[in-house]
Amino acid sequence: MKKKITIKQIARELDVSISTVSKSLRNSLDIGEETKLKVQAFAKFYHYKPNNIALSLKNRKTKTIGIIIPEIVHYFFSTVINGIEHIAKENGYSVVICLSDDSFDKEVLNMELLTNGSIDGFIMSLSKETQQKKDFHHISEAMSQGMPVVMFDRVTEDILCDKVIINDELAAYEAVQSLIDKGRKKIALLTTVDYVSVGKLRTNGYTKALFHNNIPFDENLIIKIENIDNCSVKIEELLEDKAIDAVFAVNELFAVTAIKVANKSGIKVPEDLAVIAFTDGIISKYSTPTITTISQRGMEMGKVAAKILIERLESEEVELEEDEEENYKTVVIETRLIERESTN
Amino acid sequence: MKKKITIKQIARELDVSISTVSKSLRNSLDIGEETKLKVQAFAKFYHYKPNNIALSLKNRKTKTIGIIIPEIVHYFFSTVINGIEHIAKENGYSVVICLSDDSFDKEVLNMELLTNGSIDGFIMSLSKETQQKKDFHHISEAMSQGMPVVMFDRVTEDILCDKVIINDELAAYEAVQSLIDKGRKKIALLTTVDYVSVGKLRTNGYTKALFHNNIPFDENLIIKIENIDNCSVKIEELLEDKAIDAVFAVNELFAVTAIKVANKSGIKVPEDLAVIAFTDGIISKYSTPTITTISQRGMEMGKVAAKILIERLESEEVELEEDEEENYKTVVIETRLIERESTN
DNA sequence: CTGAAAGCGCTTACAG
DNA sequence: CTGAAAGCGCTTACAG
Repeated sequence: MKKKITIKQIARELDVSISTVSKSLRNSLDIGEETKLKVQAFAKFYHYKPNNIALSLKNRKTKTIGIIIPEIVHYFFSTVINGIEHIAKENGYSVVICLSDDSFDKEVLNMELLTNGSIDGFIMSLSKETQQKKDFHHISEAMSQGMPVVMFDRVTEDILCDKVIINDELAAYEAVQSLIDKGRKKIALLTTVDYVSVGKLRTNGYTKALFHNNIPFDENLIIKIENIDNCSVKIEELLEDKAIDAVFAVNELFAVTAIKVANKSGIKVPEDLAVIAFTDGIISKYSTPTITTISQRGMEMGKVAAKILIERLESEEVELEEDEEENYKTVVIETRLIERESTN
Repeated sequence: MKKKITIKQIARELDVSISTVSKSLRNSLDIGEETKLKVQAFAKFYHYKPNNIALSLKNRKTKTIGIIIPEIVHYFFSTVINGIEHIAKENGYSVVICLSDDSFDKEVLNMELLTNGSIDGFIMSLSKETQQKKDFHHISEAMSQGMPVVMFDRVTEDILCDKVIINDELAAYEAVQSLIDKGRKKIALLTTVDYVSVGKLRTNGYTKALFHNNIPFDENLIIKIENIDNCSVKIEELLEDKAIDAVFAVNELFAVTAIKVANKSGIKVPEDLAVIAFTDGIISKYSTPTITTISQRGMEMGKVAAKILIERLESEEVELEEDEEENYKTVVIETRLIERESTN
């Protein structure tokens, strides 16, 4: 187990100074050609690679992006990570990932952990608990220490920073409108509890679409699901109302559950019941029938978030102390309605 | 944007030496109680946190685990990451994730990138291309530089290191046996191309199960799928043979596709056709009918892999140069057959 | 009880 | 053209 070779060792072996080695390896102009070649050959032979940690210390930047998300076993989030990772790598950045498990405490812990110099900036999506508590001190604290933060999807207005989102309300509106356009009259809503920002927004979109189409709003058509496990009972009860001819679900899990419940109850999808869902995940593609979805374009969100963060990191070097108005931006990713079998 | 405070600054402010500050913060015994309290209070007030990069340099370890996997938008892999992340965090480690996109070159690049001192050890699953090329020099090179490597799932015998796997062959055998036990006679196999190690092993298990049950092996019942996109045609052709009464798929995507094709062709699952698949992913749970699967227990694999790596990292400090026999271990995770609707 | 010094692995002004 | 020195932020023997 030969440990990694260092500049120091090369210097000793070759009987030159450390500076000379360093400069030779960086191909500095002021080192003699001969020396340079000698050093480079030696370094190559011993597979010398500069120690990244030392470089980070020296440069005061790590070329690493910290990602904090609620969970990773989740199609949307892994899609976002995928996007981030690819843009990061393209620009010479690495990504370290921390999971909050939708817990406020873990989110705080993770942020504190990474704000110790390990990363140059954050890309994050808030945990449910954080959204519920509305406590964002950990984020403003990180930012006040000069850590840029880019939030995506589950964001908050209480923090001024770059954000990448979709227009949840509008997309929901359009989805519901598309159901109405297809002649559906009584549209149920399967949504999350209110404190989940995106759930709330999607609910708003639903409500507005009904309103603008003069469809009476009926609270009994709305189910707010706290956790997925015991939701089928509630959905079953809901679907006992046979006049319901469409369901709008804020995520595909709710949608596929609804379809399964419908199947069991002898309700045909899409004939008797149209189903449309948020999140273009893998389930929608393989469900029977396949599910019409609003694509959140996680990959794209990740890419944009990474680009914004990296741009900020690279430009920071220039502006330095010039902390005038910060001009944060919020990028809204266009969603797409992907028509499949569950609507017609 | 006040930058992070350092020990040096604290020392200057408090008019003590850097060493005194450092020791006070680490609560060293040989600092006077008064000084200690003063320093600690000051540090707390300014949210002092030691710079992790500096610590890494000093300690020559980063407390970071590098993960290299083929892709992240994949239920199994994200499950493994989940397991790794949780054990890592428990032990004070972070994880950085690199994606090989199933490309050999990217895998090599990523390994080289991380072997520059950024991490203490690897947990990885081989890319398809690497398995095809059988070129593992990047791995042995990393190891020769003292980087412990733990491989999981897609491993190779050509590298001696710790491994976490399931018994793919046995699990496949048992799955096929379970089909036979249920009276299925003509069992088709949907598998990957041979160079994917796990695909190969599962194919072996299938073959053996047939053999031990005196069922004639029929090459025409086997489809080797290179990529998922155009496989339904092939599956459709296969299922024209109505005598086929069961399908064993090496992953759930193949299985769900088979079910969809069967549906279209008027073949009933499970009545006419039983379907069983490897990988207990999310699709199997929500497919109609739900799919009987062999659970690969990714979370567990990740946890075990992380434990092995961390154990090795922490013990290395002790043994040091004592490079006798390395005693690597291969842990075999028990799989589970999860019976659902697609078999009966 | 406190501090100067060396060192982790590197870079880069500055002398010479 | 080459090298000594300072420094990134920290720790830790070693003096005193």
